[in-house]
Amino acid sequence: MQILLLHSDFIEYETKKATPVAEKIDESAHAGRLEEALAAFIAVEKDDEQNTSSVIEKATDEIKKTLVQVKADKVMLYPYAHLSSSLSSPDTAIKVLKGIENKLSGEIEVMRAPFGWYKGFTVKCKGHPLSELSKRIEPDVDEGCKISKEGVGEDEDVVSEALKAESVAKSYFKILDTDGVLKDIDDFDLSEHPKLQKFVDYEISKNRTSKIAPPHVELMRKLEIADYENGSDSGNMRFYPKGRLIKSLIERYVVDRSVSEFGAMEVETPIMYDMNHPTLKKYLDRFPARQYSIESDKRHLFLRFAACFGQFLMNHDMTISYRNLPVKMIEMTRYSFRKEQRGELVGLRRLRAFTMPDMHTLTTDMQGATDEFFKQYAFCIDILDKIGIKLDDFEVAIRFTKDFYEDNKDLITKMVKEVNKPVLVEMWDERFFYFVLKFEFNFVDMIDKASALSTVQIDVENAERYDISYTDEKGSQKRPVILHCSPSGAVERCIYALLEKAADDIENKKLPMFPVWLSPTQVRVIPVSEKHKNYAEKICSEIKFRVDLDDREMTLGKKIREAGTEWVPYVIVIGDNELESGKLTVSIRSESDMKKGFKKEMTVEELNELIENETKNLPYRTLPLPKYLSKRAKFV
RNA sequence: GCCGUUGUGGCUUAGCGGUAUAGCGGCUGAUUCGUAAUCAGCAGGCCGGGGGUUCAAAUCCCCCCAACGGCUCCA
Repeated sequence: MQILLLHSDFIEYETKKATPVAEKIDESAHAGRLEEALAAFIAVEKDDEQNTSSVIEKATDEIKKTLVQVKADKVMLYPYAHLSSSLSSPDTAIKVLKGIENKLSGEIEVMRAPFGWYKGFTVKCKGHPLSELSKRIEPDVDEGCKISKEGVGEDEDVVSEALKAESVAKSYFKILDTDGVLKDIDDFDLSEHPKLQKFVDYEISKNRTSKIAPPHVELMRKLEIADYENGSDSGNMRFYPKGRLIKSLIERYVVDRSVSEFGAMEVETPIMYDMNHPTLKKYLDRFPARQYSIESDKRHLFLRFAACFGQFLMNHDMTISYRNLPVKMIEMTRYSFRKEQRGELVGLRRLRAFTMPDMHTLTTDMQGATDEFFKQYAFCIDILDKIGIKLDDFEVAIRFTKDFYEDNKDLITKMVKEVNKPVLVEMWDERFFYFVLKFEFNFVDMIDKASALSTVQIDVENAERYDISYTDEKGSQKRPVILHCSPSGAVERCIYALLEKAADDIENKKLPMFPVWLSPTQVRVIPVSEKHKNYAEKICSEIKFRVDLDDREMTLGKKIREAGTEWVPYVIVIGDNELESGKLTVSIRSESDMKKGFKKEMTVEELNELIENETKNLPYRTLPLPKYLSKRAKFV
């Protein structure tokens, strides 16, 4: 119960109109007035229904107590719904109000304004310190009279058929050794492969206890890459300039290589779709993800969780000849949305809005699809390698249906040979999903959690569903077999992997760093004192990469230290020595250790050439921050 | 989503019923310096948000939000 007590010179009311819940009243109760009275505005609440006598008791006591304090002897009980957003039923409210009225009426003068009527009132509040009080009164609750909350209008989650299927899908886990032999996990010695062991544990044993938070969360903030955004939904991150740069380089890199090496065509498709579109509705049911949904005027829209819809709808309208195959399209989806469960979200590992390259390949038949599948498998390995995630850093999982395996043992064997290390295999008796074969590369992080990066799937359902066809050499319409490929996996997740790797380096007393092409600052120039600044400027202008100048008034030691904490790969100090020699003293991070920096003397040309070699054939963007450190605001 | 833990200036944190601690960062001044933290002063807080209990709440209670861990799941 909410109760507002006003000590008044007078209070008066007059009924205007009955509402449907109005109580029946005598003619005399349509208006009322009390002089020198306590006005008690009361809202009876849902919780009060659990024990009305207790609330009546407590409210009466509270009113009596206040009457004594303000030295008044009259009370106007006034039902006032606006004090609460969780009102009781009208019946309860009337019962409680009458109860209070009865209890008080023996001792003092009480008037009660009728319940359920529109009323006008006038009150003249006295305004002394005790004249305005508001209280919340809660009923005492016995266990016996608590209202059960179970079964009271709970919203049922809309769960896709795929999610349901997944919980019943029966599968077998095996290890495929480098000779292409399937072995039971218990029969395979995993001790030589600790990371695979961890991945297997993660997938099967479900033993996932961890005491610490993943280290990349602190790093992503400290390095001003990304951060949580409280103003949005969980799992929707903000990216600071350095983070945007890294993302943007990886995005460009993956798309450019897919286009130039694979002949993919870059496209752009909408991020939201009509939930009631007949084709999409069926597909939603086959994809194990939860969606964000938006009501917009008449339509019920959902946010895409990949680029499949857009590209398939495009494929549907295309005229495709067998001569065109394989046809490939790629989109860097910024964003793909998946409304993952709250407890599954962590840092950059798992998001609700993420950036993912999504490439689809239409192939003639299963033969064409398997040929292409292997090419994309090898492509994914190389893509991750350049980003800085090496073959040793991830574990391979291959999943297929039993039938597919029987028909394609050679392909599977070739895949293990390619990575030359044992892989985890999952085999289904029946096909539950839209694919017959998929692989993923799983990164195992510092706290032994695995998450998927690159993946390719062979889809045997969606050509039919979206009515995608091509004309074969005899002029008849055929269904292509479709491949889904994310060459790098989510870009945010690549950054997460790089940061977790860096955290691993720190633990092993190695200096952490990004690949040079992804380092926000590639070269930092530090003048020893004011008088070296002009020369430092000149050096800056001759360096062809992302270079900045630490022009702040700080000691040299501190500037060096800060360049280190920002993981700058090349640091140049400019002082009298350099002015005289015309050479540069360059600290090279990749060759330094925690104890001491590795310094090398070289010319500007030599430095340019060095970095040129390290970053050739990789995208380049200019420095995303002011060149002068004195001009830089702090984000974190 | 469910269960548990946590939430104090921009960051890291002390306090855990009675005047909000300190360090870093910021600003001002001094210092012009050779490879991982120069010195001094100043400013900065609705103690995650809302409600309640109390003479008094950062501190106790309830609700909400967020982060972390577990269940679950994936790019």
